[in-house]
Parts: sequence; C-alpha cells; structure tokens
Amino acid sequence: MTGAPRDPADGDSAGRSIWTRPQRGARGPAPTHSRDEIVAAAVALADADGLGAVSMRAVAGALGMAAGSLYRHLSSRDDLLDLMVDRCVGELRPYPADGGTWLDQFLLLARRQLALYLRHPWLPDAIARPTVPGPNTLAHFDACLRLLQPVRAGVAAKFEAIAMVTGVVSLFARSAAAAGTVTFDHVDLAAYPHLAAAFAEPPSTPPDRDLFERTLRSLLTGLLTTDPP
Amino acid sequence: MTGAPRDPADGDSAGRSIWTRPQRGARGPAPTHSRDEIVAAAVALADADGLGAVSMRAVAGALGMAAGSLYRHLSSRDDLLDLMVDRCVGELRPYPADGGTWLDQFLLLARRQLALYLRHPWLPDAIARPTVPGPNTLAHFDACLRLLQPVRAGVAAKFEAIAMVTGVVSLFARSAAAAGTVTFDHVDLAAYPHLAAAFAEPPSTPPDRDLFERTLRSLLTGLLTTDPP
DNA sequence: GCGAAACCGCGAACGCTGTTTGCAGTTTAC
DNA sequence: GTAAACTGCAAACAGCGTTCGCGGTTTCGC
Repeated sequence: MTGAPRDPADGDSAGRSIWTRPQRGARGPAPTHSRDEIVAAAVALADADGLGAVSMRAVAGALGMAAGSLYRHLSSRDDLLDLMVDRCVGELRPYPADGGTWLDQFLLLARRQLALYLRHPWLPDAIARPTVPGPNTLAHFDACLRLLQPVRAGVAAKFEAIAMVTGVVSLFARSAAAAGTVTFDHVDLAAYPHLAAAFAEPPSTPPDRDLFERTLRSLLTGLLTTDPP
Repeated sequence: MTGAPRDPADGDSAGRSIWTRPQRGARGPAPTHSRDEIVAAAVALADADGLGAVSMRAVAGALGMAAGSLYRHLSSRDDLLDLMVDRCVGELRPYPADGGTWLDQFLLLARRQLALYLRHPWLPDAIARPTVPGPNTLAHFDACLRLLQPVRAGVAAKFEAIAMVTGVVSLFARSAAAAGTVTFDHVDLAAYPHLAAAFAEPPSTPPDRDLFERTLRSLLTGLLTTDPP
C-alpha cells in the first residue's frame, strides 16, 4: 500500500526550493539518473536546438526514461531551467584574481560572460525569466562585488551596475546570434526617407571592432565613478 | 462546393507577410471583426495578464468567436504578436520635432519608449523574439535616424546605437517590473562573503534618481561621438 | 529476519496549447 | 443566376507540462 508520503519534489510548503531539496531520498532504491545527468542532457538539447527543444518528454527521452519520472527529481520545468542556468554560469569559474584596474578585471569577466552566452545562445532567454539564484549565480555575484570593492559607491549602485552589465552582455550576445536574421527586403521604404537614405549609402565601415569593450567601459564609468557614495 | 482557393492567411509562397496581406477578400461576406479589433483585444489581454494570457482561444473568446476563426485574419500566433508590437510602437507618435541637441532629443524619445514599456510590460519580451518590422516600427527607426542626422558616424554605428538604446530601455523596464521580485531570503550567505557584507551594510541611498538618463547619455556619447565616420 | 514505510520508474491520463480541416452559409463578380 | 470566393464554426490532431496510481525495490526499526 502506498500512502501519501512526503514527496521530495514538493515545494514543501516552507519554500523548499530546488537548491535546498535533497537529490534523493534516504529510503528507496538509488535513482537511475542523477540530477546532474538530467541537467546536462537538457543543456545539450538546448545548445543543439534552442530552449524550445527542452521539453520534459525530450529530456526524458534523451536519457531513456519516461517524462513523468523527471518529477522525481524536479518539481517543474522552471526548476530544470534554473538548474540549467546555474550549471552554465558555473562555467565562469575561476573568477579573475586580483591584479589590474577594477575596470579591466570587470571587463575581463564580462568578456567571459559574453563567450558563455555565445556558447549557450539560449542562456539570455533563460536568465530573463524570473529565476531563483543558485550557488554558481551567487558565487558570480560575489565575485563581481569583490572586483568592485575598490569602487566608492553604494551597494545599491553596485547591484544596479552588475545587473546592467549582465543585461548589456545579453544584448550583445542576442545581436550577435541574430546577425543577418533581420532583413528589410521587400519593404517599401518610400515612406521612410531616412531609412531609405541609410540603405542607399555605401556600406560604411563596420562600426568598431571593440564596440563591446567601449560600450561597457563607458557604461561602468558612467554608473559607478561619478556617483557619490 | 469548395475547392482550394487562395487562402489569404497563407504565407503566399512569395513571402507575403502580415504587413502586405489584405485585411479581407473581395468576394465573401464582411468579417465580423476587423484585424485591429483582434489586435486590440490581444493587447488588452497582455496588458492585464501578460503574454502568456494571449492564447488564440482567449483572444477569440474575448471577441466572442471561435479560436480557429482567427486564422482567417492571421496565419499564426507569431503574426498576432508582431501586430501587437507594431500597434504599441505606434503609441510613440508623434516623434520629437527638431529643437535642442540631438542627444536631448534622443533621450526624450528614449524616455517615451521607457514609459511605453512600462505601460505594456510584455513588450520587451515580444520584441526580443525575432520579428518582422511593421510600419510603426519602421517609422520609429526612421525617426531615430532623423534625430541622429547631425551625428558624424557611419550608418552601421547608428543602427548599433539605436538597437543598443532599445535594448537598454528594455533592461530598465524589466528591472522596474521585477523590482522587489528577486529575493535572497532563505539563502545561506556564509559561502559568499562579499554578498553577505553587502547585505550587512545599512541600506545605502538609492543609487540615483536619474540613472536612466545618465546611463543612456554615457552610452550614446561613448558609441557615437568618438567614432570616426 | 521481517514487516512497514519510503522511494523509484512507468504508463496512462488531464487540461491546455497552436493549428488544420471539412462543412455550411453569405456575399460578390460575371 | 450561377459559380467562385470568402467567412465562421465545430471538431479534431499533435504536442506540451503536469498528476496520479500502480508494481517493484531499498532501507529503517525492531
């Protein structure tokens, strides 16, 4: 007979999130697949065909298990996405050690972040969702705060700056992924004189090789250096 | 008898998009609902309960029609979202007339954009999707290019700047909408010394009242003024 | 050692989604 | 006046996230 025992996948009423939930119970048989295996399979699926390809049935199928079985390890697909995000954010380790300007260090981390988002093009979308920060995300935040230690600004301003940098990196990653996607073909530009003029111009020089660095540099100095503590 | 006539909702093989498709045929009875009515109902739904509430059945239900009937006017839900975006972008009109620095003018437009995104919190998400630009979006682009006319920079750089501003405005809108949502409660901060120190500090002064303007100003000057043509 | 409790994986279901399709009924063109 | 074209509807389809009850397996307490 099976009663109504504690389901480890439950929210547990006290707000037990995926980060504090034990990976397996202490009583039953060992799970045939670990949580890490599941998350890794999901990340592989997302890397290959985007976030939309990460369906419970697809993830389960990739591991040779039934869709419903996933709910022994996770309580929802959102949980899975949170785990995927945190797993990939972990790839940012190790964080830059001290040495150099705080700005240079921060830009180095931002570059690594951009590379990460290009490696996992679905990450910006997954992060845009309301997310419960996991250990790796917290560690990343912590590292950012450490780099910003020499900056004389309030914590609120620092948090804003960190969030803004993450957002701008996402923008760069998205625009890089969407390069060549947007097309103005088959559009009658007669009603848009400035657009027409812009397209009539000879293709100007590509804006800048280091647009990324210049953008973030001006952004960070603007946000943090002129702000009184 | 009903053969296989040209379905106006078809992509039409020649890439006939939603923007070039006629609103109604020339032969049958008049549609009981116009395309604008449908889009308006969808926008109302999204404003009230988010993009997720914009299902074909919900939109159709709000207008007292069947779900399938929507496909007489649109060829997909993506089409509907494109129409919604362009409809709301139309609220940016009229665009700032000449008078003042180009930067001031551009910031004024950006402010209106931010207000728009706060009025329709789903807009950033709908815009993040790959989208076919509609007439209002094109007009907005055109207006941006007009404002940037006095700037000596290549068109590519201007396009980058416009996209970046739109993106940053989206970031501000999102962070404003998510204010108070993110919580670090019930998290063991022992392993994250800098995070712990940050929360231990007395709540510092709110970073800045005009963070928005300062950010965009430093961003735009960084992107456009130091760039050789 | 043994019973009971807890846990795992499975398969079938539920309600929801976007979309397609045949079927009237209505309007217009020729 | 007939035929073509169009509209709307109801039903269906595949896929989605999620739930539930079921045997089989492992571990705890005695």
